[in-house]
This record gives sequence, C-alpha cells and structure tokens, in this order.
Amino acid sequence: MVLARAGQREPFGFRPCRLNRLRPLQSRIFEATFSISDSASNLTAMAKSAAAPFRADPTPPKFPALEEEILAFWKQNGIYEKSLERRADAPPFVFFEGPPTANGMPHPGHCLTRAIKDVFPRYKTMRGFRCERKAGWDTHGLPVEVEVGKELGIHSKEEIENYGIEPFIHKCQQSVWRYMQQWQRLTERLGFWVDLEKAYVTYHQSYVESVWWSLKNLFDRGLLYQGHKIVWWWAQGGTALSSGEVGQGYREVADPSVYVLFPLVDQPNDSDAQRSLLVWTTTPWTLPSNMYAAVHPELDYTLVRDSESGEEIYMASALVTKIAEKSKREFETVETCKGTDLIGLRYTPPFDGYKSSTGDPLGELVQPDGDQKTLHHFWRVVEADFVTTDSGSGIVHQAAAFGEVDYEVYDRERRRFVEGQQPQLLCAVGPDGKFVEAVSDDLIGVWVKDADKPLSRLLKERGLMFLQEQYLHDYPFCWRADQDPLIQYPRESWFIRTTKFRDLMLKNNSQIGWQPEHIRDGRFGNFLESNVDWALSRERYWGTPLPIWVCQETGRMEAIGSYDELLAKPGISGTEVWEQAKAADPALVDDLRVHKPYIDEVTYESPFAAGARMKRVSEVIDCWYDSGAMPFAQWGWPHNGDTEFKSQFPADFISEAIDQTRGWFYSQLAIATMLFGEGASISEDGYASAPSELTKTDADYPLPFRNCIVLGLMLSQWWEALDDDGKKIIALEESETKQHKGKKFTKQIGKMSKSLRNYRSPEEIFDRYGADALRWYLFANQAPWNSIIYAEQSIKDSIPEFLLRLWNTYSFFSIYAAIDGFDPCAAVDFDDQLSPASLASAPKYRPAAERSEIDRWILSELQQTIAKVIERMDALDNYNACQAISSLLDGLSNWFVRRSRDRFWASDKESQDKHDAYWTLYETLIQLTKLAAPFTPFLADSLWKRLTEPFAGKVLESVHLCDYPTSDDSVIDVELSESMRLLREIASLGRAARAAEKLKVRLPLSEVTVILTDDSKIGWLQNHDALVREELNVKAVHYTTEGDQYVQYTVVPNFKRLGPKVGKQVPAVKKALGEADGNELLAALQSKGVVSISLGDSAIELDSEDIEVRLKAKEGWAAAQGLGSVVVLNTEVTPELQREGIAKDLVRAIQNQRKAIECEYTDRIEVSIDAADDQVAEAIKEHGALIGGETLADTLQAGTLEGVESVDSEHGAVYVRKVTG
RNA sequence: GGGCGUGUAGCUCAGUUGGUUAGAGCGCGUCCCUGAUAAGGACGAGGUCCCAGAUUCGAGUUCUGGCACGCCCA
Repeated sequence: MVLARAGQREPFGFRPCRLNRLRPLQSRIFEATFSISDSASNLTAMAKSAAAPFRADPTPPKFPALEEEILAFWKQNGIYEKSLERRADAPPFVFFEGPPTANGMPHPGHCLTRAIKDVFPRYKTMRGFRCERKAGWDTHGLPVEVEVGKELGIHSKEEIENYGIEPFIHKCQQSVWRYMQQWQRLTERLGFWVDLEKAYVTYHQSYVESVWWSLKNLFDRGLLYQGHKIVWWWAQGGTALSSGEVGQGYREVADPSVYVLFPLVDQPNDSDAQRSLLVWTTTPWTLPSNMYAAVHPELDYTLVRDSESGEEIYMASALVTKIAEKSKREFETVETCKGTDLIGLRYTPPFDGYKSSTGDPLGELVQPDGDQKTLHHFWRVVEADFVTTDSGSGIVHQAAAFGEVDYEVYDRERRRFVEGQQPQLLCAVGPDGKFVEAVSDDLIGVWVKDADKPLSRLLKERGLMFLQEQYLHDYPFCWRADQDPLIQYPRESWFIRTTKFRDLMLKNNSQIGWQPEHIRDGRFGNFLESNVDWALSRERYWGTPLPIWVCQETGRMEAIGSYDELLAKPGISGTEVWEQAKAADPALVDDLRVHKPYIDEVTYESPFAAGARMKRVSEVIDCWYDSGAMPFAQWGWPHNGDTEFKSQFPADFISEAIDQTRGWFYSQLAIATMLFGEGASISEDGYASAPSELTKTDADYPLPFRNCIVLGLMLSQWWEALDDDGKKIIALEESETKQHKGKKFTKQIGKMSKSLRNYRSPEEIFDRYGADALRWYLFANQAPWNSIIYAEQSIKDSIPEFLLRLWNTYSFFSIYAAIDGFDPCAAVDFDDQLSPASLASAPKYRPAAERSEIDRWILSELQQTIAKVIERMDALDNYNACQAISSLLDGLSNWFVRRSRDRFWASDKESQDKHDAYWTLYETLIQLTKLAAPFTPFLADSLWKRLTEPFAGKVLESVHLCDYPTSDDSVIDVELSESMRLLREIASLGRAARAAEKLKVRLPLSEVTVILTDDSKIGWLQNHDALVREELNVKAVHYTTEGDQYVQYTVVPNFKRLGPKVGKQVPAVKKALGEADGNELLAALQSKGVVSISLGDSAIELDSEDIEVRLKAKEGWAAAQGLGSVVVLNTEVTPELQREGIAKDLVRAIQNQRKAIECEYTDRIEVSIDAADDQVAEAIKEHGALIGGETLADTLQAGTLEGVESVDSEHGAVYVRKVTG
C-alpha cells in the first residue's frame, strides 16, 4: 500500500483507492452478493471531512537525517537554554563535568561517558530541577608536551630548553585545542547538552588563580612540604620518565644477584662464632647506600652454622636447603625464630663510607619504647611486608634512595624520630648516575652499572660475599637511548600531606552513593586506606606553576594566592617580560602571563632578609590537582563566582570510567576534604588553620559529590582474518566477513586500537544509525559499570528493538488518526504539555475507568511504568528504567494496538469506543514520548512535534521543556494487569497447542477449553473471550476448574512460605504432597479450605497459601500447559470449518499472487480457480464474497484464465490477472 | 606478587532479602500475518548458572579454596 510516498505529507482523506471499494463486486459464477464494507463507509465519511489534524506518517524515517533536523531545531530555538530558564527558580541538581582533554581525538569510550552525563541531567531537568551543565577542558600536563614534542621532533627536556620554553609553551597552549572541533561536534551530535561556551579551562588565569589560592591555603597550614620522591631516572638525560615512558623500555637482561653477610653488632656471649645476616640484593651498586635490612615479621627464620667456616648465619627457613645447594655448603640448624624476633638487631654495614663520615648517629624517638628513648638511625633490621621466600634469602637489603618500596620503609622509620633528629637519606650517587661518596677512592665518578664488579670484588676480599649468581629479569631502559638503563633515584619534590586526612577522606567516601556500590569499600576505599602523601610537583613546563616564592638568601618561602596579590608585593619586578612578549605578539592569550616562563621572571623584595629577592620555585603541579580543584576553580572562586560556587557545591551527580579512581575521583575528594568542612580546621602544629567560613558542618556537606556512576571500560568486537600477504583483515560486522570468500575469520573482543581500526568511529555510527541508536544501546543493554562491548551490530539492533518499534506505533496512530480526522484539539482546556488531566476536557474523552478493559489495561501499564521509571532513575539505574520503557512499548505495540485494530477501523466514526481507543493511544504515546525523552532525545522530540502538530504552536515546542510524567495511582489496576497477563498466556498456549497439532491459525476451530486452578478470574476472562477467539481463530472458549478429564492435578509446596513454617520438614511435606492424589487434595482444599497431611506420627494442616496447585495435561489431548492453566483444543474439523479454512487459504494464495504480478494495493483483479475437488468448489461458493472482498477481485470464476500462468495451491490452481483500464 | 571486578543459552547480557519450571534481545529453526507491509507477530530448540567443598529443609544467589579473563597497582 502506498498511502503517501516518502516525503509526501498530504492529508489522507482524499485517497481514491479507498473510494474504489465502494463499487460492489459481482461474481458471475458463484453469484455472491457483496455488501458495502464497513471500511468503505468509513472512508466516505472521511472523504468529506476537511484536512485532517494528523497526517499519515507511514514511512519509517532515516533516523540520522531526522536527528540533524532536531539538532538544527534545538540550536535555532535555543531549546537547551529554554529548558534551563524554565527551571531558573527550581531547586538545583548539581552536575560536575569531569574535564576531558581536547588534544586527542574523541573515541567511542567518550560517547558512553557523555551519554551517561547527559541522560540524568535531562531527566532531572524534566523532573523540575535546575541542572546547570558547565563544560570543562583539561589542558595541562605531560601528554600535551609530548604531543607538541612530536610535532617539533624533539623529546628531551634539554631539547625543549634549547628550542625555548617560551615558544614551546605557546605551542602547548595552541595544541590543546587541536581537536576542539571534533569534540564539540561529538558532544553536540550525541545530544549531550552542556554549556560549551562557558566551559572552564584549566589554563585560564582565573582557574590557575583558584588553584593558587587552594595551594596557598594548604601551604599556610603547613600541609605542603618538600621531600623526596623516588622516580625512574634517566641519568644520562638528567630527567625523570613517566610510567608510560618507562613501560615502553622494558627488556630482559642478566643482572647480578648477590648474597652478602652483614655481621651482627651484638654477638652472643656464649659463642665465639661470628653471627651474620644473609642479605640479598640484585643491585650491588646500591650496597654502599645501605640503610636497613628487611625481614617479614611472620616468616620463620633459621640460624644455621656453616660447617666449613663455623659462621652462624640467619636466613629464611624456607630457603635454607636451596641456599645450601647453591653455595655447596653444609648447614646445621642452631635455632629458629620468627621475623619479629630479628627486628631491631644491629649490623655492620657492608661498606663503611657513611659510617666513617657520619658516625653511627642516634635520634630521639617520638614514642619511647619502654626505657629506650633513643634509637640508632641506620643499620638495623626492620620489618617489611613485601619480603618473600620466592627468591633470595628472606632478608632484603634496603637502600631507600634507589627503590620506591625501600623509600617507604625509610619514611616509616624516619617518622619514629622527633623532628630535627630524623635520619638523613643515604645516597652515594649523584644525579648523573655516578658515585659521589667515597666507598673506595677508585669508585668516585664511576657509573653505577660499572661499579657492580669492583664492589663485588671488595666484598669478596673482606669475606662478606657469601654467594653470587646471575639472574634474568625485565629491566627498563630509556626509550630514547636504548643503551641507557634507567635507575630509581630520589628527586626533591613537593608533597601534600594527604595522609593527615586519610580518616576524613574515608568518612567522606562513606557518604558517597557509588554505582556500583563495591567501589566504596573496594577499589576506592582500599586506595584511600593505603593513602600516601600526594607528590604534587612536576619538573616540567606546561602546567599550573607552583605558587611558592623562595627568599634567595634565607631559603624561607611564602605562597601566593593570586596574580594581584603578587603584583602588590613590594619591589615587584619582571612583569615587563610578559608585557614585552604581548606587545611583540598581541595574539598571545593573556592567560599565559601566569604560566612559565613569564611567571618565573616575577620577583619581589624578601620580607625575610633585607635586600634579598623572592623568586618562584621552578616546578609546575600535577595536572590531576587541576581537575580535582574544578568544583571551585571552575567559577574562579574565591576571587570570583561566590554565588555560583555556593549554590553548586557539592555535586549531586558525577560520572566517569573506572580509570578515574585514582584520578579525578581521588583528586576531587582529597582537595575538597582538605579545604572544606571538618578538614579545613586541620593544620600542622604551629600553623594557621583555614578561615571558618570553609568549615561548615559535614552534616549537610558530604564531600565533594553525592553520587557517582563508575562506568566500565569500553571494548570493541570485531572479526579478524589474514589475507594472502599475511596482513590482517578487519570486519566490524559479521556480515562483512562474507565478502572475503575462503577466509577464516575469528571473533575478537578487546581494546580499541587506532592502528588496527577495529571499531567504527562515532561519527560513522551517527551517520549510519544515529545518536539515539547508540544511546539506547548504551543505556538499555547492560548496567553501565560492566565493561561494554562497542559492537556495531548491537548498536544497529537498537533500531528495530526500540526506535523503529516506537515509530511504527506512532505511525499506526497517524494513519488512522488521519483517516478518522481524530482531533485532540477538541480538548479545549489543554495545557502546554498536554497533561492527561487537561485532555479530559474533550467532549468525547471519558475517564479511564469508563473505557474498555484493554484501554484501562494499557493505561494501568503506563502508570505502573511511569512509577517504575521514576523510581529507577532516581536511583541512577538507567538500565532497569529502559527495561520498563521497553516492556511498556511491547505491550502497546504487540497487544494494545494489535488487539484494537478493529476498533480503529470501525465504521462508526463517532462511536464512543473508537474515541476511547484514540484517546488511549494518544495519551499513551504522549506519555511514552516524555518518558523516552532523556534516553532518546531526538526521536522523542521528533515524535512530540508530530503528536502535537494539531495544536499549532499552542503547546511547548519541545518535549524537553515538559515535566516528566508522574504516576496516577488511581488508574493503576494490578488485578487487571494480572488478568490480562493470564489472558495473554492463554492465547499463547492456544497458539502452541495449534502448532503442536499442525493446525494453522487460518483454519477455524469450534472451541477451546481452558482449565484453571481456581475460578477467581473466570468471570473476567469470559467477558473478554472475544480477544482469545480472535487471536486463536476459534468459535467459542470455555473456562472451567473442573478439568479432571483433561488434566492431572498435582500439589506442590509454596516453599517460600512453608520453609519458615515447617523448616526441616519441608522435604517430608514435599514427598507427602507428591504422593497424595492431587484431585483429592484439591477437593479437600475447596470444601474445607485446608488440607491435612500426615507426616509419620504427626499431621500438619496446610491452607491455600501454603501450597500451589499445578496442572498437567493428560495424554491424548491437543493441549498446552502453563503454570496455572491448560488450554485444550477441540480438534474436530467439521466440513463447515474446513470450507471456511479453505476460503482463507485461497485468499492468501491470491494475495501472494497479487504481489507476484506486482499489483498496486488498489488494483482490481480477475480471479479463476481450478478447484481441486468438490469441497473446494463448495467453499468458494459459500465464501466467495469474503474472497472477493479481501482480494479486490472483480470476478471470481471456476476454471482457468487464458494467457495467465497459474500458481498451484493445495486447493487447486489459482489464476490472477490485473484488470486494466 | 597485591587489590578490585567478571564468569549464566551459539552471541551480548538480566536475575530482587536464598524458595525448587533460571529470563530477555540477537542469531537459529518452524510458522503466522499481509489494511503498521522496504513492516509486524507467534511458537520452538538451545543451560553441568566456571570448578570443588561448606552452610541450609532448600544455593545461580551466602561462605571457603581453586581456575580463567579483565582492570588497577607493584
């Protein structure tokens, strides 16, 4: 049928094809008379009406094109802005945008985060909240520098400095916007409503100044301090490498593995033997910097006597045999002990360089151990959890300067001593990787890796080298100079004392609603538990400069909280460097004045020493600090934006992927905990605390976000094969693999890879299927915290599964509404969002309670769905919200519409039932459109425009300006839902029984009998059996509970109820019920209300709630069984029924032939049938009118049609010819 | 090596305080419908719920120990 071709939107009423059907048909042979069909009279009325309010919209849309239209509409009419204006005075729902970096291309993973970040604000806005959505961009950091470095073909810091920091910074500033357009396009095209124009940018001066303010705050409270950080260091290049860079340079090498004797200082009195620790290390060059020897407190250790030398040696018990074998010695056990027993023992260090220069210093303990108030700084046995017996000796050499875990041990030890008496870090190596401290005079200036051999020789000479071997392991080399091994090396670094806030961070964390919940006590909670101080500084160029100025004479420091504060300092100088640069190049953005190198030039008079200058330290800060400061820095607070900040903190909702656990989730929490609420009053001893305005009570101040959805990773799915040249062929859909004949493809799931091109770009997805398809896929297919497979086919599938289904339901409505001229404007009191209550003003609008069952049913389902969606969305559960919407759409499309077709086609245009049907469908579509709006905003708005077209501008122009529907409990009828569910089950069982008996639906049957376990719903079912009769093509339906002849009753326990009641007797009850006669039990239950079961000596009474009656169809019936019902078919086919079935078969055969000869839907035909037997001829005679009417046949004769090819049907040859002229 | 997570139909995923016939979509098979028609629909097949043990009247669900995979950190 062609009602209107694609793009045509003409009113339906004048379609000539309908009017043709007015002409009665005469069948010459069978003399059937035709009455004017119902539909024809309907059309007559239609033809006379003026242009209908609705236009038939039968063609499925091209969703991408439709979305582009909607995008243009939103833009032109400022819909997003209007949606905010409407909520100007509403309570806030605060959303924080975690800033992405725009110097890389956006990829599918960003679609997920941006879609989730859109759906909840949209929902909350419709629910009546003011949800501002300020975009943001993360612009600082090493990735930006690397990107610029690639462009310039340079890598090292030295090269950058040769190139010039000033032009390098300019390049960085420009580079961060490289993919801005793509980002903006993605954001917009996906339908992510966010204010890009007022986006915060981390390099902006106001942002930097907010960060400065916060750092000054921390500095003034004594929480910002200098210390050491162990980094992977490229000694030859003089720079630290990021973990990513280090990861690139691993390769397998052979390194020495040495077991060294550390003689114990306090030897036992009762023995002359020398006692030593057997200490293991794989880096002999770090031995001169030895500070401790570490044991695991829980491990067993054995003191052995070397039978050859008589020495007594401690080692892990588990390793005694292994070490004896390796060293070819014989050991006898002297004694065994736990690691804890060794802790505190003192030894002589392997090299005495430090001992001779520093002596053996003592320090005062913070917490004295009994009488012991002091402790030696170095050369003691300490405990460490990381010691294992996998290799080595179970006692590990500790050189804190050259290992991160070693440094942690040192740091722990250091804190045991009072301030000023703490041990220094022993480091015998300079930043160039060469020895500086005298181990032996020969070694000064020797590169560490060249020192292993001479050091080993020295140890041997002194009898301390117990065992030496080689072992293979992966070790990092510099990725730019692959002969240069990296070493771990301590660098001066700035730290924030976050450990002081650990408990408070945990407390704040406990207030956060994490989705999924396990993040709180799992990954994030554990991370907080093991909190270490935040290493803040970076020896780089493009980042927020650390705002600390140092007195060049005294070394005393102060922090600066804003640029103006800096300018107000006495004797300021150096600002002219920026002014000159700006004058030379007016295009420079002003924000650069607070960046390197300009800010480094600004100095002022020292308040600490007359005549001295204050100069900034050289470092910039970790860009994670930037992002974590966004809650206030996005407003430039506290220098600006006081109102905004106070109304927009803390956030109600944020979302990012799980990789942000240690990133943005942590940086936000840490910064907010330190600056606001209870944490603001915490300072180091002797330092000021923060202003009291920041220390609001925590009760209404959970920090810094109330809810967070932690998204899973996004993976790709593709098919892979090798072509003849051994190159990979990638197919993104399974169907694509068929283009490569003879190639064997294997399905792959894994990370997305730009080089492999194993995923479809978001832009292509939008062009092929549209943003709504992608969004629906992301929202409705799995809980968002599971890893999501970005599979093209699955995205494509969301079109038929949801989008097209919704569209087709609307399309059905539009076709019939056009035919009947249904006009919703009859509701004169309509409000601007067509709320159901306001539509009630239409003359033919009846309250739901007065409408037919199926109307009440779908309206009840609608209200239940609304309640469910709201409940789920308020719990940030988009998945189950979508499931509820899907399920409603299924009910609407597959039951309400299907079972209401006749009502829409009915001839009496003014019948109340027809109006009920329209109002029901219209209201449901309107509400469904609103429900879907946050999820599929394009389709929803497109439907809204079409559904509200008759109101011509008198209602809200976009669905996104509407209020979200609220549930009307008075319309909910749970019992009706239950009854309808049973009715649908009966229909389904009937179809199954038919299929099993090979009785196709076209063959009418005389009756079905439905056996139920109880009679509570029989009355209702009888009133609605027309639905079942039509659905199953039967003449009659009988309902009964007396089904003994058809079914066997069995009684099973209701375990949920019986379990708590009878406990351990459950199996006995089950057995007794199983053995009893079901029919008798049922009879007893019906007459007395209870059944009695004997269990050995005792008896137990069970009521109808305790047990459940089940039915099982007996053999020999055409039956199908469900949980509480059995449907039995009467399979007797009378000649009458047979003939009716034959007629329907013929209709189908003729219709197929119409299609085969390419008839338009309106074409008239001539039909001849060469009947196979008398029965067929009889059927044609009896049902000729039906056949002719259905197939638009002008003539229907027996025999053949000359010049026409016949088609065989089981009832004879069928000839069909188009009537021309 | 440590932490966290995941493991359910051919595939992708749901599965409520533990309740005895474990669900959906896709795919597959069979079929229906032909006035939503370049649509729509039904029915069916398909499961050792990763393995082992424990708790319990009862375990996909709780506990313990494994295995596999993924992520983060070493």
